[in-house]
Amino acid sequence: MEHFEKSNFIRDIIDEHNKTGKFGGRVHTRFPPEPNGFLHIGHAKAICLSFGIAKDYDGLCNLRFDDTNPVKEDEKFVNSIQKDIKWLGFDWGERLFFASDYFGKMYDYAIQLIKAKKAYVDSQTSEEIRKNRGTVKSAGIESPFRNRLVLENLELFEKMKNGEFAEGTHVLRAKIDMSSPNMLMRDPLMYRIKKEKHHRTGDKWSIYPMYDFAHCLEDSMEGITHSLCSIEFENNRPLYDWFLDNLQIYHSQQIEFARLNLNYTVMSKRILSQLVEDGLVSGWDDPRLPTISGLRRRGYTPKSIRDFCDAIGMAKRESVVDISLLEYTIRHDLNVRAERRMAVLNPLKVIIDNYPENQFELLDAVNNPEDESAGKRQIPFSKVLYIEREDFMEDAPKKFFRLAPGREVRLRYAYFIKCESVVKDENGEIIALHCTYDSATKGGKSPDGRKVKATLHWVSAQHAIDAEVRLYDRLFTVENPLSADGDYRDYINPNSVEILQNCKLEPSLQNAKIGEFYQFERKGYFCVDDEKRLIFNRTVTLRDSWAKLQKKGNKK
RNA sequence: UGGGCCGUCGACAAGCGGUAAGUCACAUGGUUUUGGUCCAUGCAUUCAGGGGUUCGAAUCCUCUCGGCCCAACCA
Repeated sequence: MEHFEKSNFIRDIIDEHNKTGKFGGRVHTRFPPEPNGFLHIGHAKAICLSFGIAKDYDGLCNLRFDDTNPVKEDEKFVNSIQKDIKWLGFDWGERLFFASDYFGKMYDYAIQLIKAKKAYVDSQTSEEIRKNRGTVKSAGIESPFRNRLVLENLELFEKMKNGEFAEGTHVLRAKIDMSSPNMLMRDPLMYRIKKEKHHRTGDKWSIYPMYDFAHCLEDSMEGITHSLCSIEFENNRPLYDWFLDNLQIYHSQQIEFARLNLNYTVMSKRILSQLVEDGLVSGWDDPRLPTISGLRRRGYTPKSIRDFCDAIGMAKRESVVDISLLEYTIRHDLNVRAERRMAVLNPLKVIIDNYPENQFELLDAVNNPEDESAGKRQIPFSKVLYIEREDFMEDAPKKFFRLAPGREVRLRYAYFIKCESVVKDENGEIIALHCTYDSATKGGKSPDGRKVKATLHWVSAQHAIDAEVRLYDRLFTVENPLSADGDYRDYINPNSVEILQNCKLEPSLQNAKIGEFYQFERKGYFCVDDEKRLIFNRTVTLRDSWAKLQKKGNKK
């Protein structure tokens, strides 16, 4: 997957620039999150893009916090964001920046525009400003304050800075064109008064720059060549260019790409935080969420997410990526790296009638068939075992290959066993199976060459350890919960997490460490959750052609 | 007075005037002590639709249709 040719319109543009020498062959990108929430996999796309391009072109990528709105921002987010980017495998070196570090220079640039008669202090109310902006189909009306004298503007702006005015009484606006068909060009706001404590600058500022004014300056001051952002900023580009052109300073090029959408989940920060706040999920790192921290807890690896971002490509058209692609990349990564273990999630007792009481033996098991260097381990076998409940059927259909009365199967790395009888309780519930084993089939080989159709995982009852296993599934029952009828909450998958308390694991799992991942053979990939007790989170199931067959049968 | 962007297989996505890559999904075989992995094969005579230019069009022109974004003192 890592060998395919990356080709997309952004790389085309950069190649062209390198050819014409527009930026002197330099490539310098940036990732500019606002520290107001947790990163999600949509951000991972942007991170892989900007850091990836810098890497591939021998360039640099800055991490810059776009912290221009103290009301929404918080230091805890600047920490989690850095952690997540590092975890994803990217490095910004010494180039950690904050928009707030540029507030002084931005203020000077604003004064420069005022002096050039290209900015003015507007003293309309916010309602007036909104009303006079017009609509998408009709022109706006110029503010009565639009032609204030430079000196007056300078004086008012300074007073705004000094905190002499109440919030909402004045703003600084660029003087562009109130009748522009692009709403953003109708004298956009550059500064607003906010008497709010900033997480980095404290009480120093009473005014804060707006995104459009701030962002292009940040890029310019850092010498960014290609400023990559998502498509909804396309309308902002003329304004981005306007500020830089009118200030006559270094001009980065903004290029927009389509943001990531994934089916069966939501990417909106608003909805995500609603889910968290309403307690519909356990927190920002709930393993069902598409946040980086959620995916990490779920057991997704950085490589699988990077591979995913490579696989989805890069374009401008709006699209919805199938979650199965993400599942593919994590399986693909873990298949090679995860050691195999046997774990019985829903135990059913099996008694081997002809196996000696009080005896056990250790059997060799391969740790990873995809990686010989992972070596082998030994697993205890004894008279009483557990197998998976769903691996036995009393009335088995033809296509069911597993255990059934009178049928023989292989216990992985152990013996062939044959089901002799079924034990039920007073409710008719199956509580145990009596089987016999063939001692000649030790290790799972049959010297007489007879075949069995299934190999089951199992665990020795007296040696097994207990653990909780959490089975996660997609968070929503429909592809796009936000566009479905009614409230998106109605579509939360009631089975998005299933907690199993009574799982029986092979003893080697006793010392599994937080964050480790394993393949539970025939069940899926699991990782050790960050808890005091031993808890395994299911990252993803294995592909399951039997389940697929069953589903098909049910539909008919 | 509206403007900007975008329509290529079920889902992504290459393609840049020379005759539709690749990946996921799906299907069918093979290998297999995981119904896993892996391997093989199949899966767009056609690029939203019409018209035009051309020896030749997904690529150029034109019209039509459809989707998304913009009227926060958010980013």
